Amino acid sequence: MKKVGEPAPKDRLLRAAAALLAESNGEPVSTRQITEAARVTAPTLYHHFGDKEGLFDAVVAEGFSEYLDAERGLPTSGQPIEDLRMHWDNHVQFGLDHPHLYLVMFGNIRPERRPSMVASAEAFLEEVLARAAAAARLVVSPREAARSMLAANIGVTLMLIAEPAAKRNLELSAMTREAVISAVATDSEGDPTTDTEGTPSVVVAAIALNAALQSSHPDQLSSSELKLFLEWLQRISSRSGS
Amino acid sequence: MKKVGEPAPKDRLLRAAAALLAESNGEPVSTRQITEAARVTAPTLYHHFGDKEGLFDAVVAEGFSEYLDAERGLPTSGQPIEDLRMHWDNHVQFGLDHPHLYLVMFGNIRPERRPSMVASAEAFLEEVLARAAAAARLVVSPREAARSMLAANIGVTLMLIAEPAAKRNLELSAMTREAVISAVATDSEGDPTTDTEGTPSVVVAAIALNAALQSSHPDQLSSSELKLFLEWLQRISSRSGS
DNA sequence: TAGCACCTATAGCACCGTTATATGAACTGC
DNA sequence: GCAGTTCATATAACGGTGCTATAGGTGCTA
Repeated sequence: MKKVGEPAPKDRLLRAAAALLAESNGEPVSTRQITEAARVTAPTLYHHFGDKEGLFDAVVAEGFSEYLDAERGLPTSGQPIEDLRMHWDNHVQFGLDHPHLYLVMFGNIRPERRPSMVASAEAFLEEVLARAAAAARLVVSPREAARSMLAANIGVTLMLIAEPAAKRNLELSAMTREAVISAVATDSEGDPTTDTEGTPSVVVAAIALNAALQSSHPDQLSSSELKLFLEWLQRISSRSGS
Repeated sequence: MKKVGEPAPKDRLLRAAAALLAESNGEPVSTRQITEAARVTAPTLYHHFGDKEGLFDAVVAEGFSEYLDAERGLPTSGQPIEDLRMHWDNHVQFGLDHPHLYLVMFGNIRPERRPSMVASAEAFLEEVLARAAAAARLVVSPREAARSMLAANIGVTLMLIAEPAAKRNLELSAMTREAVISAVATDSEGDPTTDTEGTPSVVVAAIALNAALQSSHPDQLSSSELKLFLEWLQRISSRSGS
């Protein structure tokens, strides 16, 4: 019978640690800060988590389960390739939403002590890819495809986190995503801008056009028109809305 | 007039720090260990580097310059795409050779304090890609291509470092490398988004996007925006020469 | 009420990064 | 040659850190 307004010390420790880690910009957080914020003394921490590292591991584990829940919560569109895009974007978004947590989860992996949850993330992505494979859309094994996609996804997210939020260019994500997907999956019959149902992929075509416009500006559009045009193009190719 | 057998304390500190960081498997290394290994007392460290972090930054900076030297030392084969593969593989190899250093260099980047050397690495890769662009083998701008390639390269290397050396599968690297390269560059002839000169064809890409939009309307644009967008697209597609 | 887990607090240890102060060494101008 | 200056190193200590030996509640079962 707990009072509702007052979570147990263990929970308060977890929350305090998570909050302090998220605020304090990557600088180390002391156990004293945490225990004070949780209104608890030192031995309580060590009773519940054994270690400072144990507490942080618990925070990371919670982060992973939040991430995996979000991934599993995504709908299945019936178009496997489209699902891949969705999961990729969701991964990036999670990283941008929880940058410090993400750095510990995916950027800091020590060889031997690697969180097993990364393997879960990989396994889940593999499931999504297995659906693509079932639709005969994969040109490599789901396992290899999952590893490659996850690696690229992490690299892109780390790079986006590393640069100031203001000048973040999400097209890096869209572009790399399409690169990996098109290497791993086949766009049905031959046409690189068309997917299974024969419906042309707007995103792929938009990215191609955007790329082409980088090196050669059309003279049919005024510079102000071009500016707006490129903005829309960006919007289409990053599919952040939806 | 230095004795040859005895490097200056500053150098000894640097070497000791680098060695201890490399050995001690990612666990924190104390200033006392370092100063003891360098046969030096604490104030010497602070005189030369100001800070523990300053010392570690110096180690990282040395790592970066070693990396960049290796990159710049690679020969130019005359085949830009082949060069890209070589630089990619060299990056991965550097990460596997100095895993802990690599983690600090590329896996640990804090947004504000990001080492400027990462930008140098990016800039160098951009130079290599500029050569590919000059050979009319690029379908996106060198800058975007460099960012995408570097991001994927880092992601793959981190993933390889994270798994036990025994079961490392380098094919993950090769596969992802080819994915990114083929999305960024064209294998000489035959690419539908590339015209004879090898420069990306805005017209072809615009036509493809136009076609794609016929059957699937993006929800990122309002209907009035879409109308104008399609009109401009038409104008670009019907371009005569150039 | 007694016993028994469980959880929490007091007080302190050993270590850490860091520095105020002092000492030595090497070069300068005279 | 020697005072003055500057650079490089050492002694000793301070406050903060992760952690724990020990002891004190607290609620449960008997």
